[in-house]
Amino acid sequence: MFALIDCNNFYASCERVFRPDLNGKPIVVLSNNDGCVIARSNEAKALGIPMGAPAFEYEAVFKQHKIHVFSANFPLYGDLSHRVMTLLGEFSPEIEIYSIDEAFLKLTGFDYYDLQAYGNEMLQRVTKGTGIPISVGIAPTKALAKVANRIAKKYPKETKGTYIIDTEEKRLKALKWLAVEDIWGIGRKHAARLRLQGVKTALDFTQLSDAWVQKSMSIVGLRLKRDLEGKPTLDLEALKVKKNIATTRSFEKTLTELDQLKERVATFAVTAAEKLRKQKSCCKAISVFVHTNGFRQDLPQYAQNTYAKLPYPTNSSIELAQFAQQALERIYRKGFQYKKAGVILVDILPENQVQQSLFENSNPKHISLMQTLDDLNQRFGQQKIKLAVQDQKRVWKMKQEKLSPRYTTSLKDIITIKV
DNA sequence: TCTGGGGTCCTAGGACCC
DNA sequence: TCTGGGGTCCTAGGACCC
Repeated sequence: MFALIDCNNFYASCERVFRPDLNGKPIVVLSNNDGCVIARSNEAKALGIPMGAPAFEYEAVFKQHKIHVFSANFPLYGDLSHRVMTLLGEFSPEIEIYSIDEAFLKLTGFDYYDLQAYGNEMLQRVTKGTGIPISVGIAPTKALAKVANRIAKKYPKETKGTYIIDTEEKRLKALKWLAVEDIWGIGRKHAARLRLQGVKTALDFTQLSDAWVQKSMSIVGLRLKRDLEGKPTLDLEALKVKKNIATTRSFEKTLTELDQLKERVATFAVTAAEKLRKQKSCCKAISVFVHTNGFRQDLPQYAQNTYAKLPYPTNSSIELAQFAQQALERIYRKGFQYKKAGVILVDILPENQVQQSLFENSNPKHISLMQTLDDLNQRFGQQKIKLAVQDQKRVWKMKQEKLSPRYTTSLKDIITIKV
C-alpha cells in the first residue's frame, strides 16, 4: 500500500502556526511582489477567492470580509515543510517527498497494521509536532492514494482525515465520485478532450481502451490508467538532482536601461549558482530571458530569450554572472519597459564529472572562493557578500508589505513569551 | 521497376505537477 | 499602477553514425 500525506492549505496553515488567533479566520497568501493569491484557507475559499486572483483586484473583497493577507514567506514554509517531512519519515522507511507539502510513504510489510489507526497516528504526530493539519490517503497505488487523500480532505468529519481504499468496491465508488479533470496527471487539455469523448469521471477514464489512451495521452496516460485500475505502476521516486535551475522574477516597477537589467540578471545568476553548488553540480549552458508586461497591450511588447553554451562547465557565481550578462546584451533592445527577467542554468552535470579542457577551464581558484562565500552567507545571512556588479544599496526590494516574521529560521524573529 | 537496416543524439513543443 | 515561480517527462522529427 501507498500513503499520500498532504498538508491542508499549506502556506495558509504555516501562517497560523504562530498566530493561533487566526484559526477559523480567512487567510490568503500572495505570490512574490504581492501579485496574486497562491494559497487560501478554507474560509477564504468559501468566500469565493479564486486561486491566482490578482491582489489589486481583490483589495476591496479582502477588506470587506476581513481576510488576513500575507506576503509569501518561503523561508518559513520551507522550514515547516522540513519538520513535517521529518516526522512523516518515522512512519515508513520508504518516503518520497513529492512537493513542499506532500509526501508518499510506501507501506510494505504493514499487512497486519490497522491502517486507519496508523493514519490517525500520523495526523496526531504531525499536528502536535508542527501545528500543521494534514490529510492521509491510503491505497494500493500512488494514483489511488491521491484519490483517497482527496476524499479525506473533502470529508474531514466522516473520515477524520484518513481515508483508505482497500477493496474493489471502495475503488469503484471513489473513481465514480472523482471528476475526470480532478485526476492527478490529467490537466486542462486532456480533460477537455476526454469530456468530448463522453468521459466524465475517473471510472469512465479507466474504461477507455488502452490503445486509445496510449495514442492520445502517450505512455504517461497509460501508466496512470493502470495505476487507477489498482495495478501498481508508479513507484516511489528517489530524490534526484535538478536538471534545470531557474531564478526568475517580475519587477515591482518596470526597467528600461541595460545597466539596470544587467544588475538584476547578475543577481539572478548568483542565486541560481548558489542552488547549483548546493547540489554539487556544474552547468554547461545558460539561458536568459526578458520580457515586457504582457497584460499591458497598450504598450509596445518585446520578449526574447537566448541560450548560450558555456566555454567550460562551471558553478562559479562570478563566471555565471558574467556569462548571463553577456547573454542579456545580445537580447536587450532599447525602448521597452521590461517587467520580468530570468536566468536558467541548463545542461547540468555533477561537479566531479567535469571534463577538463586543454584550452579553457573554470578558474580553479573560484572553488575555494565560492566555498568561503557560501560559508559566510550561511553564517551571516543571504547574500551578505555580493559581487560588485550586484546592487549594493538594496534598491531592488520585492514588494512584500504583509510579510510575517521568520519565526523558525531567524533568531531576531523568534517569538517571546510573556509570563 | 528495382535503392538496407539499425542505431544515437538533439531540439522544440506539448502536457503535466505543485 | 497593480497579474508568481519553479520544475518534470514524453514525442516527433531531423541530423548524423556505422
